[in-house]
Amino acid sequence: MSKGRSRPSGRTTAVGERKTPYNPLAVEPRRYQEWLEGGYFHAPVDPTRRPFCIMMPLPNITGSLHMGHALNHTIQDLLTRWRRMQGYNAMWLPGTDHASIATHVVMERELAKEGKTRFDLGREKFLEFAWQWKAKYGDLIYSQIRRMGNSCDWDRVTFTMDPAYYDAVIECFLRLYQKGYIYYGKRMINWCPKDLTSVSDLEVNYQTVQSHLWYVRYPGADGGGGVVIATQRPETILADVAVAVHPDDERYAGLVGRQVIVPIVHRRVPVIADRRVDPAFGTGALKITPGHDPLDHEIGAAHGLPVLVILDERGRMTAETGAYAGMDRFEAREAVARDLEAAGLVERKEPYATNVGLCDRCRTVLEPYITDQWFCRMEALARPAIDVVRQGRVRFHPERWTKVYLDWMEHIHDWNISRRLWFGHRIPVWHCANGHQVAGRQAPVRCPHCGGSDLQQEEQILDTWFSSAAWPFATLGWPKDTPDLRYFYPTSVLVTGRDIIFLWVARMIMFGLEFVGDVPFTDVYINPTVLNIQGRRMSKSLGTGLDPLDYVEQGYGADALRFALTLRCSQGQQDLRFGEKMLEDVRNFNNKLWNAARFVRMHLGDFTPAAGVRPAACSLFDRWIRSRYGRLIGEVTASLEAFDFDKVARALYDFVWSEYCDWYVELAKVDLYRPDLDPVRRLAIQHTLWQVLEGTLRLLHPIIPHITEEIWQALPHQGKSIMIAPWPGLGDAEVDEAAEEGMATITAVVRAIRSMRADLGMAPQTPVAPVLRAGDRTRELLEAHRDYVATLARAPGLAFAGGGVRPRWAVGTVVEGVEVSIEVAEADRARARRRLTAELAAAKAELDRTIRRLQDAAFLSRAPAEVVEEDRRREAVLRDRTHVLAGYLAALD
RNA sequence: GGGCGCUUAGCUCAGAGGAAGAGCGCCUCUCUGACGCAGAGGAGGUCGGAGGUUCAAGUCCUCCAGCGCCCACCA
Repeated sequence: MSKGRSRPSGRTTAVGERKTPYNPLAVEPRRYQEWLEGGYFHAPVDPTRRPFCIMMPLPNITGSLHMGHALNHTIQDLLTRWRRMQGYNAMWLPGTDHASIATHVVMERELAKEGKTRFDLGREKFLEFAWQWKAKYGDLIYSQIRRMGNSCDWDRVTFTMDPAYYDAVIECFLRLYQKGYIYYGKRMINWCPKDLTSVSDLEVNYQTVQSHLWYVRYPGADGGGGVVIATQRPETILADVAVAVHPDDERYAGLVGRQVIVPIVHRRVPVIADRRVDPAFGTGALKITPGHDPLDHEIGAAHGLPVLVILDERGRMTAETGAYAGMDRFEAREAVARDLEAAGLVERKEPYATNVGLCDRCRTVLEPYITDQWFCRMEALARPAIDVVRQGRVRFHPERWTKVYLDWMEHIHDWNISRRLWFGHRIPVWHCANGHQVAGRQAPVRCPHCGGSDLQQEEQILDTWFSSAAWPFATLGWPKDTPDLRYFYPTSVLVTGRDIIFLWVARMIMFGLEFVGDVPFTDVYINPTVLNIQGRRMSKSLGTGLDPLDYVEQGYGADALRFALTLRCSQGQQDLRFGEKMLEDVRNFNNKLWNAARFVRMHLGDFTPAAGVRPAACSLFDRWIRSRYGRLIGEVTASLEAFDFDKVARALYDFVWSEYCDWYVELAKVDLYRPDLDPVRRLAIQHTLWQVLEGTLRLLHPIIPHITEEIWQALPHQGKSIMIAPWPGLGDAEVDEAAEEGMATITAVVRAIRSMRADLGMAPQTPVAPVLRAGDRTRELLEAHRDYVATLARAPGLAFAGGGVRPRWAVGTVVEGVEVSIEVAEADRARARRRLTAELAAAKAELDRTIRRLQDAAFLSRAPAEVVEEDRRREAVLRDRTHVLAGYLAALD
């Protein structure tokens, strides 16, 4: 709560309403329920209308949603609601992801509390548990999405393990299998010894850790000194099959082709030459362990070396490692190092910073490990997916992500798609006893290759990203040729985070092109990452995670959270720092809007828009605010089209607060509180107040849907809900340059009077008697609007100077060609002098700068004529101002 | 080792070649009949540093520094 002084309680307004701030909690759930009941979220196929479609990036069912989801969903809802109002048949499809490994990790954490693992339950029981989990967290997620006001099509909600979706995923696999893109075999992959599965290269998190480099001597088999190698992983020495050096390394030229002895196991292994060895690293000699290192694996294969394995799937030393059998890999590392030292084979040990790969999900150090794996060839899939982005058929926003995408796609590796997990889409392949594989929807009776009838389905499931790659079309009924698919595909925009451009965006583009023959979406908007106010990543485990719903229920409401996030969602920054202060700002805005609307309603009486408005009855101010509103429509619409969401929010914020409320409403009061107000004038004011507010609500609605609906329903309006009201168009209000110019003069004069009065130490309500002097046309304008200027400036004695009559002492200034002055009492002469002196100094400095420029021949000859002209005008204005200020100052003495 | 982003008022951020902006915070005033979650008026930036291009540079170019992100098999 702010520390503002508390005001007397129980005050009521003229219409008897209690003066309490807008309370979103009383409005939002009720409005959402009405929208649901109105069926506005559902978008059935309708060939007479243009479709607009967004597929929600499916949240994992691992828990509740975080601030990143709140932002991501807000942007999608913003786009959906905007396009719906524009007349598109807008469909936003919600759903959730079974997220195999992520869900496994959280479920197993739960099981671990009872001292159990998934293996204690067994596949079947574990899957039951998974479905219960899904029911619980799926519902939680959907209720959070609803509470934020999101207008998703709930009739189409999809889960990646729904039967139809499951079948579509299997169909994708089978088609790729048919084309020969899928291959199977023993491969070295990233293995998580805790989760007991492979993970793809993209799911490895590299972290720098302090480690050691051991320099270990491998004695020559011939009794010679042999060679010294450097290693961080002494335990893998037991699986060494060679030592490699660079072929051009003269230090070892004599050794290549001879043998050295692997310490501890006393195995004789060859010294080989290979260009992949970096002679500058360590000693230039590399021990080769094909069973436990990717580079060694490659080198070993090239030289036909055997593969030895000394670690099991849990990262423990195997039974064949003698004294080390059963030790954990880290324990074994120390033990082996100790034994090497005892044997006098460690030449030295130095500290070394190295990158270790951690499991993205459980942070366990990953192990390069050889197991039976399924891979998907990517080259043929990637080629068209590169082309469509190059051709602009898929566009990234901000544009810089295009290069990130292309760089990765151009160097794409084959994709390890199998996971040794249970919750997911089981690979539809059967292995026969003779080692053949048969892919299909059902278990084959016998093996087509050998006729064998002993067939077992593959145990592994597909990578969760394999199933989500089909999201844009599997949700629409594919592989069937459905009306939904024909109508909504390709979808319009994908809104997502940069962390899954490779994992998900790239794969959707590849799958879409491969299976449907067209891009899955035409635009990709990469939203910023939400960080906390210190600029740190939000993370539950670090205790820095923020629950968006906490803030909502604390009283800020969903609209405030949506507006706060939108206001800071710019394309310039890749992160968005979120703090509670931002919610206060926007909550205050909502309250301002609410109260402005209350003012309008108070004065609308029995006004109906049908009465129309006569242009002749419109004041300068009516024309001005309509002109500003007209510009606003253009700006907001253009910014939405350009994905500049912060600009959308800011334009609306500034318009409502700084123009509509601060000026138009205040000016309208001058007339509305006039006892003898002409009914025709009243109608014009009512019409303007209503028209601009009603239209602005429509522009605001995509960002803050609940409050705009609440207000809109209380105003004269057409239609059942603001969410299906038309989007304001450029024809709704005309820009009026003359009105804007006139208004600029009036606001400048009002501000000048307020400023001078404040500088003279007069309270805002103290009446003053300013004297204005201006050229004929401006004077005419000001005289015509003197009541308004006088009221806003609290200057009942406003006068116009005819000749050179000036009070004895006065403070004055010139704004917009108008000389404004206020008489000064003797006691205030010092204050007046201070103000005039400061303003004069500033004006003089600026005048000098301008004169200097105008004396610069290069400037005069090279700058565009209008720039020079502008400077000449400025010079004249400044000369006038300094002259006037100096006059007032001199008179004070 | 490459690539990308950021560095503007105490804080969070707009601005992308022609006179430094917003919100919050701070200081003065104000119990005005929409709103104190408010109104009025202020103070406060040599726009990270150094060069350069230009008549003119937060704004374009080069280099440097700090912070952050991504990619890469260096034992």
